[in-house]
Amino acid sequence: MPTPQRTRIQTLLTAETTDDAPNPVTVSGWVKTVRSSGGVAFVQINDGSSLADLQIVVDANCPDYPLVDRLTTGCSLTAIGVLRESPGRGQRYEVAADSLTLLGDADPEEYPLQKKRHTLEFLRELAHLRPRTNTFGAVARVRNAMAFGIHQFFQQRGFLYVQTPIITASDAEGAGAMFRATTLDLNDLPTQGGQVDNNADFFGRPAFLTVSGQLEAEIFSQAMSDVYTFGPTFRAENSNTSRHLAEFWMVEPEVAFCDLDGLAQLAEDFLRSIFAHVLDNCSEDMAFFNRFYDKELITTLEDIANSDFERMTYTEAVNALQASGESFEFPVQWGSDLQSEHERYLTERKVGRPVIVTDYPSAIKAFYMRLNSRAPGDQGETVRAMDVLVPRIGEIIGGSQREERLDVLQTRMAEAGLDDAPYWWYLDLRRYGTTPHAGFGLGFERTVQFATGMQNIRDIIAFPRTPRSAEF
RNA sequence: UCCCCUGUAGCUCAGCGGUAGAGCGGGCGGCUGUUAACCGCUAGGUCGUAGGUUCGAAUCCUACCAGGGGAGCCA
Repeated sequence: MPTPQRTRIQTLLTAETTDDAPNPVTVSGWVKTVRSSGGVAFVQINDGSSLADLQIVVDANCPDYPLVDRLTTGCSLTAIGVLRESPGRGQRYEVAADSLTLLGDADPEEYPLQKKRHTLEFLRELAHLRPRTNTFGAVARVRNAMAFGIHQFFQQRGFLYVQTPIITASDAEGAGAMFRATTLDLNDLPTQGGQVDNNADFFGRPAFLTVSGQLEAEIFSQAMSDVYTFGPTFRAENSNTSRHLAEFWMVEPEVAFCDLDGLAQLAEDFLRSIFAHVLDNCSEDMAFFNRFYDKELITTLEDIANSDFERMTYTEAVNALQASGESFEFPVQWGSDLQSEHERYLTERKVGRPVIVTDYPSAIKAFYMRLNSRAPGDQGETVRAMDVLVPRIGEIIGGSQREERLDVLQTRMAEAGLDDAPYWWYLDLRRYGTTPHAGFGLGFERTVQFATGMQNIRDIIAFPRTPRSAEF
């Protein structure tokens, strides 16, 4: 006789009536906690399908009742029984067990997860077990929903999902230090004239892990019009903060026939859409985060989903900061980049919701950003760049309208000290049928971090990679 | 990479120059419906590592390692 198919706990807990469940019903999961009181035991199990556990009631009439003594936090089991209204408080339904099968035990003297709160720092050392906790289960479900919501947003707007390469030979994309990808024996490097012979490496040249799919996404935008990427990105920066990872996921739309205003509107629609999506689809998990991590979380996200973002130019931002009367650690002056404290003042104190800052000085931005025509009275050259700033996290999106004019782009590259030869294909896009186009990069983990109220980005990705840390 | 804080029982922490503690978790026992269950008993620690100061160091000093917060870099 085949094993009866199990019913997911989430399905049972959201059933209209007990009649909607199979009778008998089979449930499986991992034990969260066991309580026993004389002749009856209560076993709470979770299978990851919902935040809430299912209570299995095992009384002395059940032939497997003696098994209860061996049930401890962490062990896995299957129960077959009847779904019924629970007379106890704390849950609507429970399953009265007719049979119980212990699938795998978990020695309580060794199993590190206890039926009590653990610190996030401790759980970070147990990345293989932490998905079994309420918090990390909720993060996993919200992260999943947001990834789906992102695809849904772009697909509904006709964007093409493109997969850009992880390995790249461009070593100067301008977005930070890169990891080297090589098959050379580092203990015995082939040399040529006293230098490492890169010709002997796998690709016959130095290769790296990508820091952005932007340049390749631009190629497809110049054929398919509206495209986006969603994939892993690698930065070898020695960043030790609650907002940085060496390996993270980035969403990068690239839109042809679009200027910065269109891009800013896209970014705003996009963020509002995915926050609305997570509120609509993860209400149980979001209530959990709201209760235990950030009491204002749901209100904040609802506000964002329902109100326009503030827009200001860099010059306006500088003026506002200088007029704020705040004493900043770093002085605010036109031409220097906005510091974290400045960004946080703008989004948290001055505006109180997301802010899109545009038109930064060209000197502090990348070569590929479109140069503005300089008007009389301007304090310097600016480019059509934008950053979307949100409370608590700071920069969540960075983007720009791209420089589509070949001569201007070449001048900018020369000014940046870049050899344009390796970029021949990028320049070809400006030679043949160039278009005004724009794109941005969204840090996926930062977005999930913001949506959940979690303080540390290392708790947003399942297996965080940070300096000196790559366990699991 | 820089600045600050913290490493004591499985976990969370107290102790801050004079024989190492609590709560939770674990073990054993009790309790016929529990909800971080409850009640009783009990085991459990080279006080991050290595030096130094001292009659004596978990406690003071130095270095290193690890974790956290902030900054820079950015998403």
